[in-house]
Amino acid sequence: MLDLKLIRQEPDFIKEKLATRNVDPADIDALLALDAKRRELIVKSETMKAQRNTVSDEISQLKRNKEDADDKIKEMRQVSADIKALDAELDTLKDQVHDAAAHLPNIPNDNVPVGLDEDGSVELRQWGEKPNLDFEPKAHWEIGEDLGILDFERGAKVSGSRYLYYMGLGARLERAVYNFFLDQNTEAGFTEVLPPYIVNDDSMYGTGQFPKFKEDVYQLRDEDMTLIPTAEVPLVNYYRNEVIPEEKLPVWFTALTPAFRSEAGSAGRDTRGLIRLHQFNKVEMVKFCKPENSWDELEALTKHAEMLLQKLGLAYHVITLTTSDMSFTAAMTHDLEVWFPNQNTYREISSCSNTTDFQARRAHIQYRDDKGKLQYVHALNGSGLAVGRAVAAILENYQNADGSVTVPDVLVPYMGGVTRITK
RNA sequence: GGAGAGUUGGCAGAGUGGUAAUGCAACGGACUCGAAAUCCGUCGAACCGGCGAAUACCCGGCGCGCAGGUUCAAUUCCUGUACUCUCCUCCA
Repeated sequence: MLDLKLIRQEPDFIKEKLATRNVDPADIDALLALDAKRRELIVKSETMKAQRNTVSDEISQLKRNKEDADDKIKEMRQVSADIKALDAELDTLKDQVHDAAAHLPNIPNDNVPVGLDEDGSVELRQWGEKPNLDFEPKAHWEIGEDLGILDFERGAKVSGSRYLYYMGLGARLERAVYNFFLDQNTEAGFTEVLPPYIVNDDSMYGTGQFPKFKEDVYQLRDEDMTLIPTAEVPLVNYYRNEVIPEEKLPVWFTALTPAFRSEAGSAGRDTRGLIRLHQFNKVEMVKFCKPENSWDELEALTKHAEMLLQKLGLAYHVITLTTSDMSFTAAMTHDLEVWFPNQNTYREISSCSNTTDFQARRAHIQYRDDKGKLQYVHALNGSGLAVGRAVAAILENYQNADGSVTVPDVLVPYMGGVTRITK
């Protein structure tokens, strides 16, 4: 949520900034018109309420003195009716203003490359050697099926497309990867959290998934409950409607959870393999900090996610997403993309974002500064990392000519000493 | 799932159809070399609006879990609902 006062005071600045995110400037004008009308009605309504309060006091006095108050009561009967009518109108207007504001994305940071489509992202850095395979690399789903550790057919039978079973050492590898991530994260100072996987509408609104992106998630029938599309939702909402004691900042959380996504609109994309599933595991990182530190925290968050890939020995690069490619809530996003030999390309495995005060304002998460004033915290989130995609990357990058897969050194202890997955 | 009790400031805790007690904590001041104690004062707010450069004053609205209703007037009465606690039931 953007600051309505800022929109009111700097409409041209907001229009210019949000135009880079495909927001029509007319939307801002429409919002401001509604807001002006709303404030006009507020003044009217509150003037009448002040009058009612005054006269009510007088009535109270008269009654106490056993004097006649019928005239005043009759007069107030009308005023109250007027107030009621006006407030009904005002309620509608308030909802409209709120709804319009809630659909506006965050203001991009000045350093974010401007781009109105997916291209134009800027590569920040590269790391690692792409594996030099002297055979035709197989896709991870082929490797997994051949080894009998991934079963997409039965996933489809039991649930549908974009579901699978991990079997045997496949399930073990998934577990090894997320335990490795969680251990690394907690060692770096993140507090491990095991949150709810089903959340209410207020939470979905607080992190910005609602009201705009309802079609992307799974909701429980006839209930205001949603399967989390990312652990970011329960982690950020942990402090919803709270004031975080200043001495606790910065707060660093990490959690392993499944993530549930309907993938509406992505029909035909990544239909095979572990890249795009309706249910996948992800280790998420969330940070709350003071505004002045959030850009440093974003850099540290990104570097930490990179370190995980480095320890796994997977080649990757880091890109800064363009204004229109970033998620709704982000002011800046760095994506980590890991190398996939079979596809001969980089694929996203982590997305690290600074949402500045955007989520904090929606979710009312504040702290008291040294002057005792309440300020919105800045909230950041990043994958550390997507587990399924990490498993896919390992299968492709560590595959051998005979169809077996070497276990990365750091995972061997987590695999019970297994160094190679074979048939 | 059933029955009952509860939800009021940072915390504790009264209350009533007509200005939301009191205590603790906190903050400011007095006293003191300084502190403690004591005394005086401030203290609902993560909300909205007006005036403003202001997240400074001031004014108004709003405010006793949330949403409605009755009323000139609701923290109080009515309805619904969420959550917490206790007991029963059921379960892992």
